[in-house]
Amino acid sequence: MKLTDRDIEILRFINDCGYCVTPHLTNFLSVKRARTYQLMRRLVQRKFVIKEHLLQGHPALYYLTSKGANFTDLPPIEYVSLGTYRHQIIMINVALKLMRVHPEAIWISERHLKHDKCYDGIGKRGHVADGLLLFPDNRQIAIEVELSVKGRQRIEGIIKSYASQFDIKEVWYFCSQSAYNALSGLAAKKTYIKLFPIKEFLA
DNA sequence: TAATCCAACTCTCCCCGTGG
DNA sequence: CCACGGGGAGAGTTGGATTA
Repeated sequence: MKLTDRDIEILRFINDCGYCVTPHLTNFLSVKRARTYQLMRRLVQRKFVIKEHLLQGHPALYYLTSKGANFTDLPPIEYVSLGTYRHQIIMINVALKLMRVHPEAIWISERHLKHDKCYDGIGKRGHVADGLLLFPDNRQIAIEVELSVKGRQRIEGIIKSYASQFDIKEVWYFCSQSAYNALSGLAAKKTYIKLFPIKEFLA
């Protein structure tokens, strides 16, 4: 079978995320639910994509085979971590929303950031953002999704590391209520940090 | 004429009221 | 307290119409 441009776009999207679920793809492709299932079945049958029902009552999730990953810039994921499942799902919702609101910007996923960092051998900074928005004027905005309150020190460390990076102009935190409360004091002092409640992204 | 779209359908789980 | 079951919600499927 011949892969269409859109097929490759799908493969890239999935592998940028690592894995994603059906509603993500429906949103990404701007098609109806039923159509998503059709498109994905083709890719699964041809062994480009693996479909898995991880959790009862949740949408199926998709990730690439190495055959599928050949069409992307990244290797396929090795496994799906349950510990980060919720974070991952919400992260992708945030990413999809940001891509819609800022179509002029380029979305760079955490997997890409990590990959590039390895590639360039830049390993200086320990922390990699959940995503990065790159605007045409070269303005860079780091995106973080915080569902639980990490240690305050850890957060401050992360924020400090951002402060020392010239190319990152702002950090947008998408937070749960508790994380919002914990971070609001910190964010008030730093103008380049913005907080957003995450309510609308909970699926 | 193959790809695409979409309404309407099935399936399954879960919530919650009722009756033993 | 538990067993049953109606109803609702959401995931996934199907087939016929439409489009390119």
